[in-house]
Amino acid sequence: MFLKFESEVGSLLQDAIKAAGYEVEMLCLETSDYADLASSVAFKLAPKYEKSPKRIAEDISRKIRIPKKTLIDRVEVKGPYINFYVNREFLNQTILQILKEGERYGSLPKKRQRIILEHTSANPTGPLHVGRGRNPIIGDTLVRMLRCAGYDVEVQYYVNDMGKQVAAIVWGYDNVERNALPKLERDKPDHDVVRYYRKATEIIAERPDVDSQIAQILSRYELGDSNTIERFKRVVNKCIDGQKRTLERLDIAFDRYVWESQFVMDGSVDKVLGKLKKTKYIKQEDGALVLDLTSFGVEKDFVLTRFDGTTLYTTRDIAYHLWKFDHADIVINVLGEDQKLSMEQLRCALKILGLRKEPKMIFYSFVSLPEGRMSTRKGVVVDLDDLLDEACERAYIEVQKRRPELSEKEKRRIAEIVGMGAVRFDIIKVAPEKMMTFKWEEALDFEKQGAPFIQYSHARACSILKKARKIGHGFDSSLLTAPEEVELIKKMALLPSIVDSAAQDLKPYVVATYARELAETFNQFYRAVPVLKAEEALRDARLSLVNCTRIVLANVLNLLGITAPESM
RNA sequence: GGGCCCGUAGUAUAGUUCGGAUAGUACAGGGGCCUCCGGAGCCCUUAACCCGGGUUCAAAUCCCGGCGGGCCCGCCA
Repeated sequence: MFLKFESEVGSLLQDAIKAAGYEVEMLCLETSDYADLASSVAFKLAPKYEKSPKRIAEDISRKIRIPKKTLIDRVEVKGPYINFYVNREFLNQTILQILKEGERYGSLPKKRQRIILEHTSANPTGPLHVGRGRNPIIGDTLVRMLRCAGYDVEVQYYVNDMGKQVAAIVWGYDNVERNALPKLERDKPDHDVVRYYRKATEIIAERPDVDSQIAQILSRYELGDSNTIERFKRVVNKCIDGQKRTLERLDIAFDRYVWESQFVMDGSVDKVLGKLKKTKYIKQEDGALVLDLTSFGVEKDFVLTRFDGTTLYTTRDIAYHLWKFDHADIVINVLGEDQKLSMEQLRCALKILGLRKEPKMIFYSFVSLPEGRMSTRKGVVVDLDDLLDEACERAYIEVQKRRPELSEKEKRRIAEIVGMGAVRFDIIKVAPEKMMTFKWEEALDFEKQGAPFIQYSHARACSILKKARKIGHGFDSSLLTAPEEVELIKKMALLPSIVDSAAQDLKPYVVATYARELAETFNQFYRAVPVLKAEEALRDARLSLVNCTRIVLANVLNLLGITAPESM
């Protein structure tokens, strides 16, 4: 409804500007504290027409004729600003729309554009850790938003199975005695794998000969030796299975796992190299093949192959990206900030190969420990599994405090919902490029206004509706005139435009901010206005409003990948 | 040394794309609220744009120069 209001205001203002004898491209419309929509267009016109912004705003507003059938209530000029306000019809329509669309409310029309979004793509060397923990959460939230905004999205995890790291683990399985390994910390396959990885790196540091053994294993793999392939698959799958289990708790899943090796084995990496070799950008250096990208403003050469002709990670990534663009209109990657340079090089290589489109990148800063960066290899990590467990434990304590009468099973269920929600929200609410330092107390502080606050508001709405038992069908939404009621409706009307801008700008945290604001607005309403005790007609109208809020809160939480509990 | 990113109350953040109204919010601190349908709540209150120049009627926002932190800088992924 807000999008419709915005377009009505847009054309009305456009016409008025013309009628007043001005010309301008940007209408400078924005939401503001002073109005439902405000335009600062008068400022833009002032220098050109050499009049004061205030006079221009007055000129324009005199030409504004609000049509009969509209969502606009009135227009006010405040100094240089032109302010627009919604009318009763807008509010009534919003309520009806939410009730009609239900869980679809907020979704935008299908766009018929296909997106491949890649996220997480962690090295298959061990369990996911908190350092890169933002990746799956940012990625998954984006996927949910983009789908809601009408895109057809496929989510992919790119499996880096061709690295030396994986070869080192394969070597470890053959050469390390089981009893030489540290105790298995958690009964999950990824935690088993990482023990071999760490032990193998330890041994490599002491015995230089092992390095060449690992190189041999890797080269047998590249050549397609079937026995070696089996062993790689076993190790990598073990690792991925473990990671999948972790992500399941956060309600994160992938549509497709794309193995890096497939592009080497099917010859597409060779094809890419062949094409690049024919371009003027290619150079040989000590047998290695490099791309000179200075003409693209990238100072660092892109190393495509080693001296022995074997390919490197980013080279294979070119083939993967060509494949992605064959299957999608838009390609989005969620990556750590350490990938910036190589992604810039990749972008150039794709251009050289004649590709018109380029992938969109979301870079996030690592979550570091107070003492420094996390590392799987060194074992300096906080495992995501541990964080999730701890979140759940702390949530359980809170549930126990508030709802001791519930069954143990129910308390555990709620604790899981609250714990996972808190983790997701805590990560998504911050812009990806901001640095985060991980501290247990802060990450798991439920006192802050986070996911539990929003979940609680939803549970409350459900509770009221449950107590009311039946909701009158023939309610009159015009009765909802208290300021808290009007604010709540206006807030809910914003959801589609929030989804639109979040998807447009790939900014998942705007949804998080909106969710918190909506919950807050509902709490204010709840505090100020009685529902169940109101007289009948008003009661029905307010119950419908509560029902709308329940729907919108649930939809927003779903967008964030957070469960909306009916009680907690 | 070079490149990219970040710097907003005690702490954590929004606003920066595209310069406009009183810089929004949370936690912590101070003070209130059970006439209430769930107090994981509501209402007050204290407190901030890293520094220095410049552009502009107007700068947290744009430009230049510093300072502090993060990431990256050819055969790792």
